[in-house]
Amino acid sequence: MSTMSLRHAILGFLDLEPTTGYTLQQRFEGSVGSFWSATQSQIYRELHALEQDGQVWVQVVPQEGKPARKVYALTASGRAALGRWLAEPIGPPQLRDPLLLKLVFAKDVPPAAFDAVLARYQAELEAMRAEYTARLGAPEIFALARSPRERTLWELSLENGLRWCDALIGWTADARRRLGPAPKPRARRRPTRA
Amino acid sequence: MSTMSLRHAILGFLDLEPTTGYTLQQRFEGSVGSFWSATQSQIYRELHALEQDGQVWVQVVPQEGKPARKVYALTASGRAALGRWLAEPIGPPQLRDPLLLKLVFAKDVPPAAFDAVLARYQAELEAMRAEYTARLGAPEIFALARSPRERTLWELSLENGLRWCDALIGWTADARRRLGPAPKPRARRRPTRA
DNA sequence: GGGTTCATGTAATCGGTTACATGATTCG
DNA sequence: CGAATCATGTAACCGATTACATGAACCC
Repeated sequence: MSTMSLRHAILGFLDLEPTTGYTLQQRFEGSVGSFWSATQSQIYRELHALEQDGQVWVQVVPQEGKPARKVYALTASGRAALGRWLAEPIGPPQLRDPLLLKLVFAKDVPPAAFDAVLARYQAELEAMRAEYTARLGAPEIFALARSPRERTLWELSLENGLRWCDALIGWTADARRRLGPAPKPRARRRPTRA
Repeated sequence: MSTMSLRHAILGFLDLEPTTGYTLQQRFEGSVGSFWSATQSQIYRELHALEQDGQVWVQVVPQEGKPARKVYALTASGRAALGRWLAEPIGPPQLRDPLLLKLVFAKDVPPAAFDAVLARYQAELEAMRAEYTARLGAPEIFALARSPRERTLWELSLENGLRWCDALIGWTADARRRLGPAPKPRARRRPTRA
């Protein structure tokens, strides 16, 4: 009962503005995509289910050439369900990182090989981090906020990602240090920035 | 191809010591459970699949009263697969926290109600954190390590959880501060520790 | 007598991913 | 001419969760 996140995310988007499945997908990619992805199939399936449960209703707008736009909007029951979900308590997410699994069983992997795994992991985390900072620095995203509170909420969601990246990057650096070998002593390019 | 984590975790455990599905489940709960859980059904299913793929083999030990113990051990091919997986590069896990979803849509939730959600979230994170520190402080867990390197690996896996908790706790505290209200101004008990 | 441990499994369901299928329009 | 955009969907599969089923032995 406390799960069904996708379903409620859809309700959340439709509460802001009624739209089609197609545009819902764009919304996911563009706004919450970094921490909650959803595929086409998932969205259409869920919309059908929501309709059958009476939480959304559809207005079909025929078009020439293209398939008809099916514009979904919340019903009273849907809006109520959203409100309930939002105020419901929730536990922390469970950490589920395959890297940790490797780590635990890595005792016989040659240190250099495992350091390579960690190095790549770290690099990708840094790329993610850069994306979060870029987003936080882009004022056009927040311009759409309809209240200071909403703006704060959006900022916080990105800062969550940032902190998470920072924590993992710090951990990885520590892990590499403690598991050595000193990574490629013939460092030519630039000294790794802390 | 780079996924199949459960499968490889099982190979990892069987590499340490051949054993039954039942005890595998205990191992999961007792050691990697905090970042990778697995259910009975999953384990038995995967063992059957692994057997059919020739990565493990079974020695059936009949018992009186109880169902026969089926002791699984790695084959050469299984050991090779484990080795390959361990050295394979891996990307960062994706952050997927339902709380962030709520956050993004929470603009109309009464601040006090939403603060309650965050407060509870924070409390559970702190409980998790306490568990990690407890484990790190328990020397008996690490006594089983067969080399200093293995010990370091195990420590690191727990420290990962710790850092993760710290990051999220810090974020939550910040979020509550910025979303107000000043939580229950009639603070009777103790001043909230920073 | 009732709960826990040991030990095996099956079935149903759910949430998510990948791939397939169609078809007009618009832009480079 | 080909790719991207708009717009709908289906089917197959995978990994994980929950519930169901059996049954002896041991401990309180």
